[in-house]
This record gives sequence, structure tokens and C-alpha cells, in this order.
Amino acid sequence: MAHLTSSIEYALHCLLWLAVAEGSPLSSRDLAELQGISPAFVAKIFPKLEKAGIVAASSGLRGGYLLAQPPERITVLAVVDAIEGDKPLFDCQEIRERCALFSAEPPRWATQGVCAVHAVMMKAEKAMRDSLGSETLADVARTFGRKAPASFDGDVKAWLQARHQVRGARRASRTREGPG
Amino acid sequence: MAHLTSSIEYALHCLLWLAVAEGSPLSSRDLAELQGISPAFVAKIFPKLEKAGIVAASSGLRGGYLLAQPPERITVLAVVDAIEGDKPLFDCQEIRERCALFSAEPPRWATQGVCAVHAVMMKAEKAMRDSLGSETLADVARTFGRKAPASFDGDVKAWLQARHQVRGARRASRTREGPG
DNA sequence: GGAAATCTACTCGGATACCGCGTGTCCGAGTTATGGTGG
DNA sequence: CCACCATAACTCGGACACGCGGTATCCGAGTAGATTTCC
Repeated sequence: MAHLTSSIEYALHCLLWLAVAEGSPLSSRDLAELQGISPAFVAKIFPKLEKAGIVAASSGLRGGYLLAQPPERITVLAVVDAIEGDKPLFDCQEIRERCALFSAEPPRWATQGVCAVHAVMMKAEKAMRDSLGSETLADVARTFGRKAPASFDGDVKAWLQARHQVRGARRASRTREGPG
Repeated sequence: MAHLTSSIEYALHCLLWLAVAEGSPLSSRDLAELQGISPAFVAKIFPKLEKAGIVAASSGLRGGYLLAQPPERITVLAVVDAIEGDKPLFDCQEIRERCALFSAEPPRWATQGVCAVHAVMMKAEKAMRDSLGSETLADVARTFGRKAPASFDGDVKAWLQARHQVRGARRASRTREGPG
């Protein structure tokens, strides 16, 4: 992975909503409007989550995204890797090879094994990945759920249901009202 | 800090050379040519290390940089923070506040405390910082020293000494040779 | 009244601009050893 | 022979462009449901 970007933040927040709306699919537009963020941006990052097997997409009217796994099995690390493509946090430029003391070509003892600086960075990256891998979506949702009042869950489901009912009914009301 | 950039990699490699050249100051040019990297870039990042109290600068001919502390007291984390300015690895955008269910203003329970996603990221960042903080420049140098043959240290000091002798002697040789 | 065809709005998905940060470079101010000069 | 002075190259330090990756946006292909029409 590269580093902890906004895309990852958006993805995690969206996934939390999918966990709340257990069962009923939410479209990228739903997720965006629910959180007051850019719909286009949400639509851009979700295909990555789908390819990683974190969410499942369904097309057409009343389609949307569903968690492809139970929240207990989705680690934050998996989400990060899905978005960032598990690029390394540090890319060693092999400075050790270019030492002026190695006139023509660097000796074998210098290029053997892993660069000492690189090793430190990899160790740090592993510590970070381990931390992210130990937290699941369910853990984060629990933290969130502890703060929200009991009524909030109902409010959310009501909002989603209302939105589902509105879907596809616009044409009907428009023809009823008529253009003139 | 932001993330583990090339500047940090350069800085660490340069500091390793300063540790090897214990006592005699090395200029940014020395460090650059010794490693085959851009002198201008080295010159750009070293003032940050000086402000952080990691190196001490001396001006004028035969000036240069010196470690301001023993290598055992310089952690990799200190170097990272010196270069990056200890910017957070993740900046929370407080998405939770923009929820559409909070019509006018978000309720207090939603904005209270730390965002659950943010908390996970901070924990991961702390794990990384702890790892970087546990490694000192001396540790890295030891790893490097284990690989290099005993003769290498002498070669390095000879190279540096030769370079010091050359310094300031160019004008002399130039006037001696003369333009005509 | 029931079933098929049509039609619309909505969905995902990828290809396309904008912007900020990091990378890389350059030039100016200040300092110290050198070389020459005068006593 | 010694002390002083001007010189010049070297040093640090900050200010200036370039390029890439991430952010944000748009538009096209495909699909499921609702409406309409016909038997």
C-alpha cells in the first residue's frame, strides 16, 4: 500500500453503512447522499472493493452493493490493500549500489540481502499492517454503535426504506403531474 | 509524518556516512558524490535535520555536517519527523458530521470523541511510529557494518582524507599551471 | 383480466481533467583557508 | 621573518520549476422494474 488516503476513509465509512443496512443493497448514490460526499468519487472506488471480493454488486433498478463477507471477516487491512493495490509503503532506491568507492560495479557483499534502511522500513510497515489487520469492520462498527443511541438504527432503516420507495416512482409522479 | 519518502531514505543513508566518518565534517557535496546522488537534493534536506538537532552545521571551507548526537540516541523516527514535520499519516475529514440524517447540525453523540475510523488509523500509525522509534542509527549502522569487510572502513577514511586534501588546493594548482 | 413488449430511470464501470505535494534544480549570502604584500 | 589584507573557492540556506499520484468529475453500456398495450 502507499499510505492512508481519503479514498480509504471514504471506503471504510461506506462499508460501515453497508454493515448497518444488512441485507438491502445500497447504491453508490445512496451511500454518497447519505454521507454528504461526492457520488462520483464513491462510484470510482467501489469497483476496486468489488474486485477484491469485499462487496458484491447488483445491477439495475434497486441494485447496489452488498457486503460479500460478514463484517467480522473484513479487516481494515483488506480494504486498504483493495484500494491501494498493496503497493509498498517504501520503495528502496538501492542507493548502496551507487557508492563512489565502488568504481565500476558494486561488490557482492554490498548488494547482498536487504538494504539496512529498507529493512527498518519493512519492519515498520509490517507493524502497521499487523495493526490494521487486527481490526475488522465489525470492531469499528461496534465502536460506532456504542456511541449512537438505540433509536438511530431505526432512523437509518427508515431513511433507506423511504429512499427505496422513492426509487422508480419518479416517472409515475412526473407523468401524473404532467408537463402542462 | 506523511509517509516514508525518498527524502527520508537519502537522509538516513547520509547520516550513516556521517556516523562512519566520526569526527570529520562532511559537506552536502561530499555526501552526494560519495553516494552518487543529487547534491542539490541533499543540500535541500539537511537544513531540516539541523533544525531538528540531529546534525550540526559548520560553514566555510572544510565545513560540513556533523552528527549532533551519538548514533545510539538518534532514532529513525526522529529523522522521519525531522524531514516530514511530524504530519499525521491520516487526516480525518470528519465525514460523520455530514450525515444526511442530521438535518441541520450533527448531534453531540456523533461528534463526541474520536471518529472510529480515525482511531483505527491512529493505532496503526502509533504501531509504525513505535517500530521506527525503537531503531536507532547505531542499530542500522551495525547491520551495515556486519556486511562490509574490515578493510572498507579504512577505504572510506582514505577517500574522505584525500577529498579533504583536495579542498582548497585547486586554486593553487590552477595558478601554478597558469592559463598561459 | 392476464401476459408480453416497450420504455424509462436507475445501476455499475471505466476513461478523462484538475490539483497538491514531493522531487529535483538553481542561485544568493556568509565564512574560512589560502596567497600575496608590506613592514 | 612575521603580521596583515584581499582574494577566491567552498560552505550552508532558502526560493524557484517539473512531474507524478491522488482527487474529483463526467459519460457510456447494461439491467430490473413499472407502464402500456394487446388478446
